[in-house]
Amino acid sequence: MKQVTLREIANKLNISITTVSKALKDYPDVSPKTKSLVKELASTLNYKPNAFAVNLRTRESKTIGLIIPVIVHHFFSNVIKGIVAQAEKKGYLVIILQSNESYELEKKQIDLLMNQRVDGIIISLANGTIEYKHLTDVIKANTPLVMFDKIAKIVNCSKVIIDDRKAAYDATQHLIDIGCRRIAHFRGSLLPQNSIDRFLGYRKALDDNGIKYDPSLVYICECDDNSFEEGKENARLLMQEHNDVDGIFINTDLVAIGAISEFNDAGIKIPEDIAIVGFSNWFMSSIISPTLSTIDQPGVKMGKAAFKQLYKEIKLKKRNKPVEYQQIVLKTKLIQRDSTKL
Amino acid sequence: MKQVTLREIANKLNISITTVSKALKDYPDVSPKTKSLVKELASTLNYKPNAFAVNLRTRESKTIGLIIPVIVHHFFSNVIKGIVAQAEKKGYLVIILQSNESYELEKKQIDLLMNQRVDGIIISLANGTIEYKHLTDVIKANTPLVMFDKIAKIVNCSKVIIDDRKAAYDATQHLIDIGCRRIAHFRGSLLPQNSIDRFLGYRKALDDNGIKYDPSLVYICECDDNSFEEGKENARLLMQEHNDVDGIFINTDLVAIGAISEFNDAGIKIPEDIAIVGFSNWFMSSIISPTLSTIDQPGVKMGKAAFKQLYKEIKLKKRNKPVEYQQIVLKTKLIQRDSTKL
DNA sequence: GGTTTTCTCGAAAACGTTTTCGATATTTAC
DNA sequence: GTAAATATCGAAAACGTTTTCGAGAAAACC
Repeated sequence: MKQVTLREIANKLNISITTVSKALKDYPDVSPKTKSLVKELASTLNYKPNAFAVNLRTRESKTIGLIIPVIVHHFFSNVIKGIVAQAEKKGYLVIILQSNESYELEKKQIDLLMNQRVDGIIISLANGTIEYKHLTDVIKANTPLVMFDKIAKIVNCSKVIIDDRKAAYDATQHLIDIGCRRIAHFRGSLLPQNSIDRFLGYRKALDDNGIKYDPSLVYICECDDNSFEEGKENARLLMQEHNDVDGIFINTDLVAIGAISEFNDAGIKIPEDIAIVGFSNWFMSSIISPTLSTIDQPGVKMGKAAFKQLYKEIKLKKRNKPVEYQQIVLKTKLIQRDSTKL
Repeated sequence: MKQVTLREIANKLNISITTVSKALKDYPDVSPKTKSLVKELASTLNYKPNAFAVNLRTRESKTIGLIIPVIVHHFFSNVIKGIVAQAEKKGYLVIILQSNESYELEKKQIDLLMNQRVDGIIISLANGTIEYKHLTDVIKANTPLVMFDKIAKIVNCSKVIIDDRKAAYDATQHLIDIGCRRIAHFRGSLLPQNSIDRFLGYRKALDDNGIKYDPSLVYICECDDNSFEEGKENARLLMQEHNDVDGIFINTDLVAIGAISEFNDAGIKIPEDIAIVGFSNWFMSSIISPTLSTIDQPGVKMGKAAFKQLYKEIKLKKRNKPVEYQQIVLKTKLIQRDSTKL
C-alpha cells in the first residue's frame, strides 16, 4: 500500500538515490549494468515517480487550465474535445472550469488556476468580461495564455479565432447570389465581439452589392438556453413586420432551427419564400427539415490549434526564449444545404 | 516576477518561517499582533502558497480525475457540468479525459491520473471495457473511485446510476396505457449494461401486461455518431417488416428523432399511427415536431451526486475512517409530449 | 519564592525528487 | 611508469511547505 520511492530502490540495491534517479532517466554517467538493475527493480516494484515532488522540483505540473463560458454547448464541447485530445498526446492534462458567462467567476477561476500553478491557460471569455487585468496578470506572471473564439483584441497574447466578419460576409453574399435582395439578420447580443463582427460582415456584404442597409431588419437574441424560442419569436416578429423579406442570415444554428420551425408551422416555404443561412454547423442542421445551410465553425480544430500554440509557448518559456504571440485564423466554409437551394 | 515565499515574509519580519506559516493558518499559538503583521505583509506582497509544495507535504492535490467515453454528448456534457460545478464549490479542480469508448485508452488514462496522484476518480466506463483490473487497482491504491451511468456491477465501489430497467418499464407501460398493443423497441448495442437493462424493462412491461414478446420487433443500433441515421434506417425497416406496430420505445432521443423524421417523410402519423417514447430528455426532444415523449435522465444531478459521494470518501479516507460504498439511484421521470398524446 | 500553567515562538525533520559538483576508480596515452 | 582522460558514483543542496516538539518568558497560583 505504501508508495515506492527512489530511496527504497536505492536501499535495496545498496546504491545512492542519485544513481537511481539518474539510471531511470538514462543519464550518461551511470553504467549499463546498474541502469538495467535499477530499471528492472523499479518495474517489478511498480515504481511511479511522485508527481508532487517532481512538480516542486521542476516547477511545472504538466497541467493546463481551460476556462469556457459554457460546457453544455455543441461548439464548446467540441473545443474541449480538441484540447483534451491534443494535450494528452503531449502528456498534458487539462483542468476545466466553466465561467457561466460571469466576469467575477472568471476572475476567481483564473486565480484558482494560477494558485494551482498550471503550466498555461486557454480561455474563451465570458460575455460579461470587459476588464482584462486578471488576464494581463497571467501574462505578467509569465504564464502562457491563449485565447480562443471569444477574445479581447487588446490583450497581448496568442489568439485562435475564425474570421467572423468574413464568414458572415460569405453567408450574406451567398444569400445575395441565390437572388435574395431583402435580407434580414438575427444577431447575437450586443456585447461579444463575435456577434458584432458577424453583423459587420452582414452589412459589408449588403454594401458591396448595392443593397441598402435597413436597421429594422436586424433582430437581436441573447443566444442563451432558449435560443430556439428566440428564433421562433424573431421569426414571428419578422413575419408581422416585414413580409417582403426573402432571406435571413442567422447568428446561430439553434436560433435558425427555431426560425425554421416557426416558418414551417406558418406555411412559409424555405427556401422559396425565405432562404436561411445559419452559423456553426451544428450536426442538427443537417438533420432538420429542410436541412440548413450554415457556416462551418471548426471546434475541434480550434481546440487543437489553441493547445498547440500554448504548448509552443510553454516550451519556449522553459528555455527562456522569447515568444512571439500568434493570431491564428482558422478557415470557415459555407455549407450549402436545402434552406438555400433555389 | 519572483514568487513570494514564506521565507521571504519571515525574513522581512525577522521571525521564523514556522511562525509565518502558523500565522497564516490561524494557529492558536501565535500572538494576535504577529498574526496581523504577517497577514498584512502577505497580502501586500500578494503571497500565494506554492501548490506543489503544499501537495507534497499534505499528500493531496485538491484535484480529481474524470474519465468519460465522449465529451461531445448532451448527457455527458451535462454530467461534466454538474461535477465541475460541485467540485469548484468544495475547492476541487477536475481533470477531464475522454476514453473514446476504448478499453486500452481507459487503462492508460487511469494510469495517468494515478501518476498525477489525483485525490479521487470519477468514471463512466467505455463500452469496450470488460476487464476491471485497472479499476480494482485504483481501489487497492486507496484512491476513492466513483462510477456513474456506465458502471461495472462487480467492482466494489460507489456508483451513481438511474434505474434503467424501471425507466424502460415506465416508458413501455406508458405506451400500453395509451392503448398500444404491438410495441417495438429500438435498443442500443449489446454490450453496455444500460441497453440490456432497458431492453429487460421493456420485456417486463410486456409480460406484466400479457403482451407476447416478439423478438423480431427489437431493432439494434450502435448509438454512435450517426444515431440519427440509424433511427431513420430502423424506422424504414420497421415499416417494411411490421406495418401493424402501433408504438415504439426507443433507446435514445436522437435515434427517436431520426425515426420521427422518417415517419414524417413517409406520411405516417405520430402518435395516431405510431406512438413513440425516447430516452434521456435531450432538449431537442421538446423542439422536434411532434414533440417527443421521453424519459428524463438527470445529467447534472448525476454529476453532482457523483462528486458529493467522491468528496465524502476523500474526507473519510483522510481521517482513516472506514468508508461504505453507496449505490445511489437517481429518479427518472416520464415526460409526456405530443408523440404519445392520443 | 517557588512551582505550575499559559503564551509565544523557532529548530528541525519530513515530503520525494532533480541536479550540481566533486571524488574515486579505471582506462588510455606516452 | 607517470600523467591525463574517462567512467562511475554519491553527498548534499534545493524546491516551499507543514507540523511536531521543545524552549523560554511571562503570567498565575499557592
